[in-house]
Amino acid sequence: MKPDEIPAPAVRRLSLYLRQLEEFLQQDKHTTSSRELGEALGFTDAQVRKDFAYFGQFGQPGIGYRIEDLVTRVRHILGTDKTWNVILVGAGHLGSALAAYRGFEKKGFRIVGVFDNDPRLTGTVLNAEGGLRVAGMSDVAAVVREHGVLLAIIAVPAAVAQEVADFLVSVGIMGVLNFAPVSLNVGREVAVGDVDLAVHLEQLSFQISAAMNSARLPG
Amino acid sequence: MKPDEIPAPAVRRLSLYLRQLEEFLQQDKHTTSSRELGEALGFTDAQVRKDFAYFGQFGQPGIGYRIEDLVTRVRHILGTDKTWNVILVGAGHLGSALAAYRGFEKKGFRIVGVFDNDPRLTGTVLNAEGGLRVAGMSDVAAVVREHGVLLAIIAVPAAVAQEVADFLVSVGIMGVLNFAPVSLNVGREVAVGDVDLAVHLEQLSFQISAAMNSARLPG
DNA sequence: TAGTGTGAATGGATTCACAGCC
DNA sequence: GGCTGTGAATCCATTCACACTA
Repeated sequence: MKPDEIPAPAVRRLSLYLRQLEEFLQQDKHTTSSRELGEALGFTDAQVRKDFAYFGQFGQPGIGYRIEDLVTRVRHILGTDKTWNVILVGAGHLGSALAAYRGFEKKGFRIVGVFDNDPRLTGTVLNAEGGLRVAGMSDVAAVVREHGVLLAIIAVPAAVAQEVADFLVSVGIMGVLNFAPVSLNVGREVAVGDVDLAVHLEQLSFQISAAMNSARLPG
Repeated sequence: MKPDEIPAPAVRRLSLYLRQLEEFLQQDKHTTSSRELGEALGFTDAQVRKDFAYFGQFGQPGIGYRIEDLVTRVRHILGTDKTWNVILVGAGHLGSALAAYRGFEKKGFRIVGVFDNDPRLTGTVLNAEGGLRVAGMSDVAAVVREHGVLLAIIAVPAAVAQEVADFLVSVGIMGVLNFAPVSLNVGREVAVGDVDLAVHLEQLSFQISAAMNSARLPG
């Protein structure tokens, strides 16, 4: 099955399966079933099997799935069996936090550059171990070329996010994870993921309001 | 229409509509159409109209939508016409960044407490203006009661996230925004939103890999 | 003319149910 | 008995198309 025919929801769950399988491994589990994996994540067993079926045969009837194999294959599908070099634009509070986050590496992502145009931030060292020194935007193109960077994280104010995105695309970035609360316009060939904290809180606000209303009203 | 019958995707888009409408207002626009709003966000006009239709009549045929009215009504639907008090658990890199983020307030969320059990962090002042001093977990219950807090942000290591979530639910929290890379198990009555940075990057990784493969292969 | 609101039609995704395998 | 893989059936969401309104 061609990758662009696979339902986006299935790809999102694939990441969650991988995370859960890695946790199983840490618990010294080496085999699992669609039911067990689904239950851990809140999905049905049929959903789990169908999702894997998009990519081929993974399990053994009567037995289940061998977790090591499955992890390997899912990483390959997601493309994280190789390490991706990533740049981070914006070294404010959020950018610094992301630069310091120690969880990317083992997932296959390495931050190889942090950039900001604020002269109060350039030159700062953000991540003592990783040795990340904040550089100006003028250095972006060189770093992207040197490290073959295809992925960028945008953690700049909303007002300049589009401009930053345009620039990144112009130097060859193919995927952007955007933390600015704006909807970016980029070409069809560039992948964009959005994380808007306020949007997430609003979803919770809606759900809680709804729950409170239906509790107050006759069922 | 009852809130729990409304498609989750529609509610997610509602947040994006609101964000875009607020931007229109800043640009001194006071009227818009389903086509214009949809184009700004990458949705069809029919989608936009259908989404609003779940909640009643909003626009005027032949004219479009009056943005001020629409903003007011969408905020009411999302429940953010009132301010929500929020607590933040975990004052590490990410927690500090979230505490410092100045975007929540105008969206209707106010962080009224930051908690962490690391003695190196308790007592620290995170947000000079807001005057947020990190407290120990033992103070959570009091703050929740005092401020009528229903929403919490979890920014703690994965290993303790479930434990923290259980505790928060036990003191009355109804919604959790979880930044830890684990799937939380909570009762049906508690709303959970997840933000996993690695998961988002993996989605981009998959898309870029797919694009590169189809470019290499015969179309 | 420009644009909403909405039933009907389409298109996707999830769940069901079972044949086949360990 | 337990479990996968998968066509068929169901369910849900999006898009279409148009009656209606300003």
